[in-house]
Amino acid sequence: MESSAPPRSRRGNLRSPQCPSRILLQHLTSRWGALVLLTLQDEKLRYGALRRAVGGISERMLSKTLNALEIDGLVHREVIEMMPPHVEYSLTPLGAEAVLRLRPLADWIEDNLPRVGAEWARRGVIGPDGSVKLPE
Amino acid sequence: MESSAPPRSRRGNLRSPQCPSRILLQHLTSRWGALVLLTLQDEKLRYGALRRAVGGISERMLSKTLNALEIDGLVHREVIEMMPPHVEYSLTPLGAEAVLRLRPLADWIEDNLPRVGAEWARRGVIGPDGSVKLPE
DNA sequence: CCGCATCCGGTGCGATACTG
DNA sequence: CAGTATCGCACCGGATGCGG
Repeated sequence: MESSAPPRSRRGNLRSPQCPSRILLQHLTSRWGALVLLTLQDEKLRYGALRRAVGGISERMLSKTLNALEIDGLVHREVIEMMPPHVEYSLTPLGAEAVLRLRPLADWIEDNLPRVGAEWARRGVIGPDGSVKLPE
Repeated sequence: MESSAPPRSRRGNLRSPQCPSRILLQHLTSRWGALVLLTLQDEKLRYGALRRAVGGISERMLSKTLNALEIDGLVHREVIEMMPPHVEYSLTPLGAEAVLRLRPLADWIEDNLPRVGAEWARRGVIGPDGSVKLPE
Protein backbone atom coordinates (compact mmCIF):
# COMPACT_ATOMS: atom_id res chain seq x y z
CA MET A 1 0.00 0.00 0.00
CA GLU A 2 0.96 3.55 -0.40
CA SER A 3 -0.35 5.02 2.85
CA SER A 4 3.10 5.87 4.20
CA ALA A 5 4.44 7.56 1.07
CA PRO A 6 3.54 11.24 0.55
CA PRO A 7 0.19 10.98 -1.24
CA ARG A 8 0.00 14.53 -2.56
CA SER A 9 3.17 14.39 -4.56
CA ARG A 10 1.52 15.87 -7.62
CA ARG A 11 0.79 19.17 -5.99
CA GLY A 12 2.79 22.20 -7.00
CA ASN A 13 5.34 23.73 -4.70
CA LEU A 14 5.88 27.44 -5.08
CA ARG A 15 8.95 27.28 -2.88
CA SER A 16 11.02 25.43 -5.41
CA PRO A 17 12.27 27.68 -8.22
CA GLN A 18 12.00 25.06 -10.95
CA CYS A 19 8.48 23.94 -10.10
CA PRO A 20 6.04 24.71 -12.95
CA SER A 21 3.67 26.24 -10.43
CA ARG A 22 5.97 29.25 -10.55
CA ILE A 23 5.09 29.69 -14.23
CA LEU A 24 1.39 29.55 -13.48
CA LEU A 25 1.84 32.05 -10.66
CA GLN A 26 3.69 34.29 -13.06
CA HIS A 27 0.84 34.14 -15.56
CA LEU A 28 -1.82 34.79 -12.95
CA THR A 29 0.04 37.63 -11.27
CA SER A 30 1.93 39.16 -14.14
CA ARG A 31 1.42 42.84 -14.64
CA TRP A 32 -1.47 42.27 -17.04
CA GLY A 33 -2.54 38.69 -16.39
CA ALA A 34 -4.52 39.48 -13.28
CA LEU A 35 -6.19 42.52 -14.84
CA VAL A 36 -7.21 40.58 -17.93
CA LEU A 37 -8.69 37.74 -15.91
CA LEU A 38 -10.56 40.12 -13.61
CA THR A 39 -11.96 41.99 -16.57
CA LEU A 40 -13.13 38.81 -18.23
CA GLN A 41 -14.93 37.72 -15.08
CA ASP A 42 -17.68 40.20 -15.81
CA GLU A 43 -18.14 39.64 -19.50
CA LYS A 44 -17.07 37.95 -22.68
CA LEU A 45 -15.20 40.56 -24.69
CA ARG A 46 -13.68 41.07 -28.09
CA TYR A 47 -10.01 41.87 -28.46
CA GLY A 48 -10.46 45.60 -28.92
CA ALA A 49 -13.10 45.97 -26.24
CA LEU A 50 -10.96 43.98 -23.83
CA ARG A 51 -8.03 46.24 -24.57
CA ARG A 52 -10.14 49.29 -23.83
CA ALA A 53 -11.60 47.73 -20.68
CA VAL A 54 -8.23 46.85 -19.19
CA GLY A 55 -6.83 50.25 -19.91
CA GLY A 56 -3.20 51.00 -20.63
CA ILE A 57 -2.22 47.64 -22.04
CA SER A 58 -0.42 47.54 -25.37
CA GLU A 59 -1.64 45.36 -28.20
CA ARG A 60 1.52 43.35 -28.03
CA MET A 61 1.17 42.53 -24.35
CA LEU A 62 -2.54 41.81 -24.64
CA SER A 63 -1.79 39.23 -27.31
CA LYS A 64 1.04 37.70 -25.31
CA THR A 65 -0.99 37.64 -22.10
CA LEU A 66 -4.04 36.11 -23.76
CA ASN A 67 -1.89 33.54 -25.49
CA ALA A 68 -0.32 32.43 -22.23
CA LEU A 69 -3.66 32.31 -20.42
CA GLU A 70 -5.17 30.34 -23.26
CA ILE A 71 -2.37 27.78 -23.16
CA ASP A 72 -2.93 27.46 -19.42
CA GLY A 73 -6.57 26.68 -20.13
CA LEU A 74 -7.79 29.73 -18.23
CA VAL A 75 -9.11 31.72 -21.17
CA HIS A 76 -11.18 30.57 -24.13
CA ARG A 77 -10.53 32.07 -27.55
CA GLU A 78 -13.37 31.94 -30.06
CA VAL A 79 -12.92 33.09 -33.63
CA ILE A 80 -16.05 34.18 -35.45
CA GLU A 81 -15.58 33.94 -39.20
CA MET A 82 -16.93 37.14 -40.57
CA MET A 83 -15.97 40.53 -41.84
CA PRO A 84 -14.62 42.45 -40.07
CA PRO A 85 -12.98 39.70 -37.99
CA HIS A 86 -14.37 38.96 -34.57
CA VAL A 87 -12.41 37.24 -31.78
CA GLU A 88 -14.16 36.77 -28.48
CA TYR A 89 -12.36 36.00 -25.24
CA SER A 90 -13.98 34.50 -22.16
CA LEU A 91 -13.02 32.57 -19.05
CA THR A 92 -12.96 28.79 -19.07
CA PRO A 93 -14.37 27.02 -16.00
CA LEU A 94 -10.79 26.69 -14.81
CA GLY A 95 -10.21 30.39 -15.30
CA ALA A 96 -13.42 31.19 -13.46
CA GLU A 97 -12.13 29.20 -10.50
CA ALA A 98 -8.85 31.05 -10.55
CA VAL A 99 -10.45 34.46 -10.74
CA LEU A 100 -12.51 33.53 -7.71
CA ARG A 101 -9.24 33.64 -5.75
CA LEU A 102 -8.09 36.75 -7.54
CA ARG A 103 -11.17 38.85 -6.89
CA PRO A 104 -10.81 39.15 -3.09
CA LEU A 105 -7.28 40.42 -3.58
CA ALA A 106 -8.41 43.01 -6.10
CA ASP A 107 -11.24 44.13 -3.84
CA TRP A 108 -8.90 44.38 -0.87
CA ILE A 109 -6.52 46.53 -2.89
CA GLU A 110 -9.25 48.90 -4.00
CA ASP A 111 -10.75 49.15 -0.52
CA ASN A 112 -7.48 49.60 1.32
CA LEU A 113 -5.68 51.85 -1.09
CA PRO A 114 -6.20 54.84 1.24
CA ARG A 115 -4.32 53.07 4.02
CA VAL A 116 -1.41 52.34 1.74
CA GLY A 117 -1.63 55.85 0.38
CA ALA A 118 -1.19 57.10 3.93
CA GLU A 119 2.00 55.05 4.20
CA TRP A 120 3.22 56.54 0.95
CA ALA A 121 2.49 60.02 2.26
CA ARG A 122 4.39 59.30 5.49
CA ARG A 123 7.42 58.32 3.45
CA GLY A 124 7.09 61.31 1.18
CA VAL A 125 6.85 59.44 -2.08
CA ILE A 126 3.83 61.41 -3.20
CA GLY A 127 4.45 64.50 -5.24
CA PRO A 128 2.55 67.77 -4.75
CA ASP A 129 0.32 66.94 -7.70
CA GLY A 130 -0.66 63.64 -6.13
CA SER A 131 1.56 61.58 -8.39
CA VAL A 132 3.32 58.66 -6.81
CA LYS A 133 7.06 58.38 -7.22
CA LEU A 134 7.95 54.80 -6.45
CA PRO A 135 10.58 52.30 -7.60
CA GLU A 136 7.66 50.47 -9.19
CA MET B 1 -29.14 62.25 0.57
CA GLU B 2 -26.16 60.97 -1.29
CA SER B 3 -27.56 57.74 -2.62
CA SER B 4 -27.22 58.79 -6.23
CA ALA B 5 -23.73 60.29 -6.07
CA PRO B 6 -20.80 57.88 -5.75
CA PRO B 7 -20.00 58.05 -2.04
CA ARG B 8 -16.94 55.83 -2.09
CA SER B 9 -14.79 58.13 -4.13
CA ARG B 10 -11.66 57.34 -2.18
CA ARG B 11 -11.58 53.71 -3.22
CA GLY B 12 -9.06 52.59 -5.79
CA ASN B 13 -10.08 51.72 -9.29
CA LEU B 14 -7.96 49.12 -11.01
CA ARG B 15 -9.62 49.86 -14.33
CA SER B 16 -8.02 53.24 -14.72
CA PRO B 17 -4.37 53.07 -15.79
CA GLN B 18 -3.23 56.04 -13.74
CA CYS B 19 -4.90 54.98 -10.49
CA PRO B 20 -2.31 54.28 -7.77
CA SER B 21 -4.07 51.00 -7.00
CA ARG B 22 -2.32 49.70 -10.09
CA ILE B 23 1.01 50.28 -8.38
CA LEU B 24 -0.12 48.40 -5.30
CA LEU B 25 -1.40 45.56 -7.45
CA GLN B 26 1.93 45.46 -9.17
CA HIS B 27 3.77 45.21 -5.85
CA LEU B 28 1.47 42.52 -4.50
CA THR B 29 1.47 40.43 -7.64
CA SER B 30 4.88 41.09 -9.07
CA ARG B 31 6.98 38.05 -9.79
CA TRP B 32 8.62 38.18 -6.36
CA GLY B 33 6.29 40.33 -4.29
CA ALA B 34 3.71 37.62 -3.80
CA LEU B 35 6.36 35.00 -3.02
CA VAL B 36 8.05 37.22 -0.45
CA LEU B 37 4.79 38.05 1.30
CA LEU B 38 3.68 34.43 1.35
CA THR B 39 7.01 33.37 2.79
CA LEU B 40 6.84 36.01 5.49
CA GLN B 41 3.37 34.86 6.53
CA ASP B 42 4.87 31.87 8.26
CA GLU B 43 7.83 33.46 9.97
CA LYS B 44 9.93 36.52 10.60
CA LEU B 45 13.11 36.05 8.60
CA ARG B 46 16.50 37.63 8.11
CA TYR B 47 17.62 38.80 4.69
CA GLY B 48 19.72 35.75 3.87
CA ALA B 49 17.23 33.25 5.24
CA LEU B 50 14.43 34.96 3.36
CA ARG B 51 16.44 34.77 0.18
CA ARG B 52 16.98 31.05 0.67
CA ALA B 53 13.34 30.47 1.60
CA VAL B 54 11.96 32.19 -1.48
CA GLY B 55 14.31 30.34 -3.78
CA GLY B 56 15.68 31.69 -7.03
CA ILE B 57 15.44 35.38 -6.24
CA SER B 58 18.50 37.54 -6.85
CA GLU B 59 19.90 39.82 -4.17
CA ARG B 60 19.06 42.83 -6.25
CA MET B 61 15.40 41.94 -6.66
CA LEU B 62 15.00 40.90 -3.05
CA SER B 63 16.23 44.33 -2.00
CA LYS B 64 14.01 46.11 -4.49
CA THR B 65 10.98 44.03 -3.61
CA LEU B 66 11.43 44.47 0.13
CA ASN B 67 11.98 48.17 -0.30
CA ALA B 68 8.74 48.58 -2.23
CA LEU B 69 6.74 46.46 0.22
CA GLU B 70 8.17 48.40 3.12
CA ILE B 71 7.18 51.72 1.56
CA ASP B 72 3.69 50.31 1.05
CA GLY B 73 3.57 49.52 4.76
CA LEU B 74 3.17 45.81 4.13
CA VAL B 75 6.54 44.67 5.44
CA HIS B 76 8.36 45.74 8.59
CA ARG B 77 12.14 46.08 8.53
CA GLU B 78 13.93 45.82 11.86
CA VAL B 79 17.65 46.48 12.11
CA ILE B 80 19.45 44.88 15.02
CA GLU B 81 22.64 46.78 15.76
CA MET B 82 25.32 44.21 16.10
CA MET B 83 28.15 42.59 14.25
CA PRO B 84 27.61 40.88 11.96
CA PRO B 85 24.56 42.94 10.98
CA HIS B 86 21.10 41.51 11.53
CA VAL B 87 18.04 42.71 9.63
CA GLU B 88 14.75 41.00 10.30
CA TYR B 89 11.77 41.23 7.99
CA SER B 90 8.19 40.54 9.02
CA LEU B 91 4.66 41.39 7.95
CA THR B 92 2.92 44.46 9.28
CA PRO B 93 -0.76 44.11 10.25
CA LEU B 94 -1.58 45.59 6.86
CA GLY B 95 0.66 43.05 5.15
CA ALA B 96 -0.93 40.24 7.12
CA GLU B 97 -4.33 41.33 5.83
CA ALA B 98 -3.08 41.40 2.27
CA VAL B 99 -1.47 37.98 2.47
CA LEU B 100 -4.80 36.63 3.71
CA ARG B 101 -6.09 37.34 0.20
CA LEU B 102 -2.95 36.06 -1.43
CA ARG B 103 -2.88 32.69 0.32
CA PRO B 104 -6.02 31.24 -1.29
CA LEU B 105 -4.61 32.03 -4.71
CA ALA B 106 -1.31 30.35 -3.92
CA ASP B 107 -3.09 27.30 -2.53
CA TRP B 108 -5.31 27.09 -5.58
CA ILE B 109 -2.29 27.22 -7.86
CA GLU B 110 -0.52 24.45 -6.00
CA ASP B 111 -3.62 22.28 -5.83
CA ASN B 112 -4.69 22.75 -9.44
CA LEU B 113 -1.32 22.66 -11.13
CA PRO B 114 -2.05 19.16 -12.47
CA ARG B 115 -5.12 20.44 -14.30
CA VAL B 116 -3.12 23.22 -15.90
CA GLY B 117 -0.33 20.76 -16.59
CA ALA B 118 -2.85 18.67 -18.50
CA GLU B 119 -3.70 21.71 -20.63
CA TRP B 120 -0.02 22.26 -21.27
CA ALA B 121 0.34 18.64 -22.34
CA ARG B 122 -2.62 18.93 -24.71
CA ARG B 123 -0.95 21.88 -26.43
CA GLY B 124 2.39 20.09 -26.57
CA VAL B 125 4.37 22.65 -24.64
CA ILE B 126 5.92 20.05 -22.36
CA GLY B 127 9.19 18.56 -23.46
CA PRO B 128 9.98 14.85 -23.17
CA ASP B 129 11.97 15.52 -20.00
CA GLY B 130 9.00 17.21 -18.37
CA SER B 131 10.32 20.72 -18.89
CA VAL B 132 7.79 23.36 -19.81
CA LYS B 133 8.43 25.44 -22.88
CA LEU B 134 6.22 28.49 -22.61
CA PRO B 135 6.37 32.12 -23.71
CA GLU B 136 6.60 32.86 -19.99
C1' DC C 1 -11.47 47.90 -40.63
C1' DC C 2 -9.89 44.29 -36.73
C1' DG C 3 -6.72 41.07 -34.89
C1' DC C 4 -2.10 40.17 -34.23
C1' DA C 5 2.93 39.18 -35.82
C1' DT C 6 7.14 41.59 -36.47
C1' DC C 7 10.65 45.00 -35.95
C1' DC C 8 13.13 48.36 -33.08
C1' DG C 9 14.69 51.32 -29.07
C1' DG C 10 14.74 51.85 -24.14
C1' DT C 11 14.18 49.94 -19.51
C1' DG C 12 14.63 46.62 -15.96
C1' DC C 13 16.30 42.07 -14.64
C1' DG C 14 20.08 38.65 -13.07
C1' DA C 15 24.89 37.55 -11.91
C1' DT C 16 28.89 39.12 -10.05
C1' DA C 17 31.93 42.04 -7.43
C1' DC C 18 32.49 45.06 -3.90
C1' DT C 19 31.74 48.00 0.58
C1' DG C 20 30.48 48.70 5.56
C1' DC D 1 25.96 39.30 6.60
C1' DA D 2 23.20 43.05 4.46
C1' DG D 3 22.99 45.61 0.85
C1' DT D 4 24.63 48.71 -3.45
C1' DA D 5 27.24 49.48 -8.09
C1' DT D 6 28.16 47.62 -12.67
C1' DC D 7 27.09 45.49 -16.99
C1' DG D 8 25.18 42.41 -20.62
C1' DC D 9 20.92 40.68 -22.06
C1' DA D 10 16.08 39.84 -22.15
C1' DC D 11 11.90 41.73 -22.23
C1' DC D 12 8.40 45.44 -22.60
C1' DG D 13 5.97 49.04 -25.26
C1' DG D 14 5.03 51.61 -29.67
C1' DA D 15 4.98 51.69 -34.48
C1' DT D 16 4.39 49.33 -38.55
C1' DG D 17 2.66 45.92 -41.68
C1' DC D 18 -0.30 42.31 -43.36
C1' DG D 19 -4.01 38.96 -43.73
C1' DG D 20 -8.85 38.13 -43.31
